[in-house]
Amino acid sequence: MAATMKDVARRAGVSIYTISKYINGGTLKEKNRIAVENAIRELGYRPNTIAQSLRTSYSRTIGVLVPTFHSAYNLAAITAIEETLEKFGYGALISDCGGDPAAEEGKLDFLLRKTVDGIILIPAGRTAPHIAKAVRRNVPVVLLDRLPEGLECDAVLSDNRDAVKAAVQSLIALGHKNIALIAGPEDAFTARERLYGYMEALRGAGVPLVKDFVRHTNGTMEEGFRAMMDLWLLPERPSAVVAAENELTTGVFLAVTKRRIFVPDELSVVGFDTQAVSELVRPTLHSVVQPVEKLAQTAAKLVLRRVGGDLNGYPRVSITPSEWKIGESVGRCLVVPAATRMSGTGRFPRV
Amino acid sequence: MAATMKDVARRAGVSIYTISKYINGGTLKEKNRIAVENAIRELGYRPNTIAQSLRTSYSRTIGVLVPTFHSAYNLAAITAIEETLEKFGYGALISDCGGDPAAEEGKLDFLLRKTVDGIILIPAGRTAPHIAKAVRRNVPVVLLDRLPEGLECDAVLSDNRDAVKAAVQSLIALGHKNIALIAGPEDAFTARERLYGYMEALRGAGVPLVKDFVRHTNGTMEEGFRAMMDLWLLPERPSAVVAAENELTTGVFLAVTKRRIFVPDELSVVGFDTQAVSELVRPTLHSVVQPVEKLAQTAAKLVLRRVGGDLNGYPRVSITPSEWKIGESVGRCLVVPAATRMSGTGRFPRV
DNA sequence: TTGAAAGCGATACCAA
DNA sequence: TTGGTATCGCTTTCAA
Repeated sequence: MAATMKDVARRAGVSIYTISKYINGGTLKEKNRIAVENAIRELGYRPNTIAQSLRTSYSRTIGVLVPTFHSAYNLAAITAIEETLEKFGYGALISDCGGDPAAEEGKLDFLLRKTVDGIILIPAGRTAPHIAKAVRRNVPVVLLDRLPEGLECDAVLSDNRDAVKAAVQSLIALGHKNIALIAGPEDAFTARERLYGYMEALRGAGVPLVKDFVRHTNGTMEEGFRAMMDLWLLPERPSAVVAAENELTTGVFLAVTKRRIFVPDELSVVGFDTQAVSELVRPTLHSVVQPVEKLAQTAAKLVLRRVGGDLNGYPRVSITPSEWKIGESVGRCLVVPAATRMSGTGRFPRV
Repeated sequence: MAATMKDVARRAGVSIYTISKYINGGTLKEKNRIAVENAIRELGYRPNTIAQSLRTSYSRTIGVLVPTFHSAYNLAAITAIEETLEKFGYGALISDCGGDPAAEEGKLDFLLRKTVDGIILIPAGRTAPHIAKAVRRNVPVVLLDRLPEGLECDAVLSDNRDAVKAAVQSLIALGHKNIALIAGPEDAFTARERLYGYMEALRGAGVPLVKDFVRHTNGTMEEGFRAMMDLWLLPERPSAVVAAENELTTGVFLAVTKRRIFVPDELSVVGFDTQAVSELVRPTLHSVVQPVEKLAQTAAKLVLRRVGGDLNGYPRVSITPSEWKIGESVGRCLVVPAATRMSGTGRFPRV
């Protein structure tokens, strides 16, 4: 078995208190320090974190729970969170729940029973009573990216609504009227926010909302592909499309390639969070880029503050503006909408 | 604070032994059982896993450590491992090390000190003394996908070498001679194995190895893209290419699209692990598919067996054959190699 | 500066 | 079937 403090103490000829003190950075008498260091080295001693945690009820570990690993956004968030935590001497326990709120509850429980000191969570569902329960248990919880309804909790969000609103407004300014939105799951906070941004922009410009132009998907590449393929089969095609999620954007790109759609002449494309791909494809992708790293760092620092007992400004909801990756996939509208054609003066026969 | 066993015992009017017994599935006298159940419910009692672990030195948790989350292969593995472990009442602590063996050592340590019962590990480096150390500490370690040099350890691998060998052989059978390989990092076990498979196939068919046709990359989409772009600039172009990793395949696809290369007429493409994309692109991708889920399950079950004390067949190295996703991206070689042209009979003037 | 000892929240043995 | 209690490995108070 592994050596314990007692073994080290015996070997060094001191009491276990002395070992503990050394481990925790206290100063010992020179002679004792040497003896302790030797004993530790010789026995290959390492403190047992479980015992430490039990004693201090403090694990220097933060639980990180995301709906799925199959998302570049979540992965970037995880990486940034880990990095930030590490800087402060904390570790991360990472978990996913397959997008299922029930599984999320189970995993949350698993993490809490591992006595993490706090939790950073990208919530899966529209509501989240189990998160409220955790909050009531006084475990510091910081939500990232999404805010379930009726939950009073620290949260770090980006301005989904405004980002999409701005994207659609700029398309309208370029003369587009037939603007499609390929949206994520209706249950997801971000997807709803983005949908609202889309609707607000249209309403603001007096452009009627065409039901067929809004596609709800589960956010995967496959469904993004399918949605774009379907949009192109509409009797009246969109002249612009906003793919409101990373994977959806890839799906749209694949569909555009397959259908040989000319971008941006036939179709303007605005993507989401397509850092890696956007410069490799031709034309380069115009897209909304959420500053995930920034958000993740904010969340990590906030949860550490809460763990440290600083409840300043609770519940703090921070909203970070999105950025833009300028690309060539967006252009002036060159397509005359069928509606215009049909409402012509009548001087020319309709084809 | 949260309720402890003692609280429950007091409330139920029994000893803590009785509570412990109940928690661990023992049978109590009807009357006591009711009392205990009530007390537990009323206090919202949940056993403290830390204390359990300290006492039993047993956490029902397996550490899972991968080089990076930014890989569909690793993610699929993680998901399958989690699922399998869950079936057996185990949880997973998941971690990545950014492909850095030094960081891997740190994370391994972190996991071990969280007293995981065992570890499933996709090793990052070419050698791994720190893993050997863990093995010597009698912590069950099962390697997945890769086997560092000189490490005696349970491992679950796929037949990288044979898979690529078969791929290249079939390309040769279709008349290809100029076959390029876009390989992963030279340090990676799988990348080396695949390179060997490529070389064996060429040697077996008497096809000379052209140095320019072998591209070493870091395995990212960007480098796959770059490598394919470069290959197409060679004075003598390949007529077929094997992209020996998932992300590399995506990169190749992007390059092929950008350069407007006709697949398979101008270039046959064999990909790797491209489950999701391969059917969406046109032409559909021909690719080697490693049965990740199967491998991951095998690894999970093996580590649980080891945790259970069953050392049967140690060290067990299992090798699972790859599968194929048949696609349209591979065809007969239609390109006459320059070498042949130049060694023509001389009856026609060379252009 | 250091030692002795209590206790964190569980498990499990020995008696009863 | 149940209670009392030693114990897991550590932190930390109280005395020395």
